Amino acid sequence: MNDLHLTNSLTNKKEIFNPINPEKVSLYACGPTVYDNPHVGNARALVVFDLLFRILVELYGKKKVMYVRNITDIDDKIIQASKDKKINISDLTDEITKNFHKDCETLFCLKPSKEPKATDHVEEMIKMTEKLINKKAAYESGGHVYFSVASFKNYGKLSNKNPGDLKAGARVEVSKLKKDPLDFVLWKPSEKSDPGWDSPWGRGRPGWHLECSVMSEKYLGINFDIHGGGLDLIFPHHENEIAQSCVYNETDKFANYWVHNGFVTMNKEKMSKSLGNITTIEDATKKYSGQVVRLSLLSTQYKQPLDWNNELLTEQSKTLDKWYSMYSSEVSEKTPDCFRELLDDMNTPLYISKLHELFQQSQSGNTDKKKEFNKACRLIGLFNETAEKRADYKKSKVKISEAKILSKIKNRDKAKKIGDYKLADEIRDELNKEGIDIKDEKGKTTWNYK
RNA sequence: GGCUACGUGGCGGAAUGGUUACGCAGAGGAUUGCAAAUCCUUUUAUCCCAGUUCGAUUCUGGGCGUAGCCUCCA
Repeated sequence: MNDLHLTNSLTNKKEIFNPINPEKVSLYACGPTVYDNPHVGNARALVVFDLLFRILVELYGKKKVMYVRNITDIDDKIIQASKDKKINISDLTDEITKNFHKDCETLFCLKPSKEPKATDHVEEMIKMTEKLINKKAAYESGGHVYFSVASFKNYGKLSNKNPGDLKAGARVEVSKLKKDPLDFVLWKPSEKSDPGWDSPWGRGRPGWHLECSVMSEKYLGINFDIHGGGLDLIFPHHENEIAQSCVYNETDKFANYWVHNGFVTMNKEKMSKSLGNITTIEDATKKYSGQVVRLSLLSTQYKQPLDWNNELLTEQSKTLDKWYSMYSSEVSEKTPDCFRELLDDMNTPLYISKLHELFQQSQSGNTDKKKEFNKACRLIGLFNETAEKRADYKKSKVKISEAKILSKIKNRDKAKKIGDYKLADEIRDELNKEGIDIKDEKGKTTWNYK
């Protein structure tokens, strides 16, 4: 497979990826709404689209790929969270954005080409709303502006829903201000105490979907290559984005490929804030390194559900330990053969199986394969820290001092020499409990952090 | 109710119209004072029923089951 293939949610089929312009390949991924610290579910989307970015860079070159990931920093959930936590909005969004960036670094995600904020684009959002009203695709009602879903004939195409079914099954309390229950808000009025911007419809704030329409167009153009996000964004977020943008630009072409990642689950149940079954990225990386978390997130193909549990993490941690014995700063220049597995709709499990193979070959002394192995690991964002630095991470988890370890080993050596194996084994057990592994090789004792 | 995805060995997880996935765990061996690590060898699988086919885990239909979306969510 020499061409990139991606499953396109628009057609539900695996398709060959053909960029509109190979000189400027465009990827837009929905970033976080900064009201609470990111969890492992958010991390999956982050890592999946980071991987896609890396693949595109490998194929087209770093300068020719434009990766935009937004930050939504105005939203009702943010307002609510600031009230609950009794801190002001910008302090909250700054703090969460900072934490988000820290998590991105921990997970070794590359920086996107652009990371626009919703609040920097309110003016454009107002303009888009005005134009939609002029086109009779939106209407004002009681200080709100609604998008009229009936104005877009393809509504429901992405999410495989037809408007008739949606109406029949509507479970939400429908605002009386709406002409049609499916209409969604473009602009809403703000209370005095809430953040707001002056607009033709009074002081207010934008609705949820508008920022992505505005920012994707501003940085990538009306028609761009790939739009990504979690599976749960298909409806209504992405559906509404398409409707707004297409009607606004009088086109039926918005993103050509829609890529959606599956959920992270806990006990087979979706990890989500409303269920409360979340693990934050920060918590996950307290126990396991960012690389282990990253490898775990890639251990399943991106569309499948991924159950988050200790067994998964310990297994991946073990794998990475093993692999690090073949860590090298010598990295081959050329793209490894197994890259083709990534081209097939990002088949990371198959790619990882090839890493095991390369590891095996490296270990048996094949230096070319070792260079290839190191290249292949880096390609998916592993081996970003040296073996020494990884050891430092493990060291930070251990309380016992190096001097104490060495003195214990000395005592053990003495015990071994006089044949007191009982004492020697006791000392080994003690060190084990402290998180130190002992190896007796060729008459010499070496130790390592677990 | 509508729509979508999924159901592979003890566990995780690929692939495939007929031939070894891979990893973890388990078993045996080498090694070791005993271990650990490593290496070698190795057991175990395609939800059920029908159809298409020389042949189906793979394709089609039906059933059962699980998860998700239809409301904020990555």
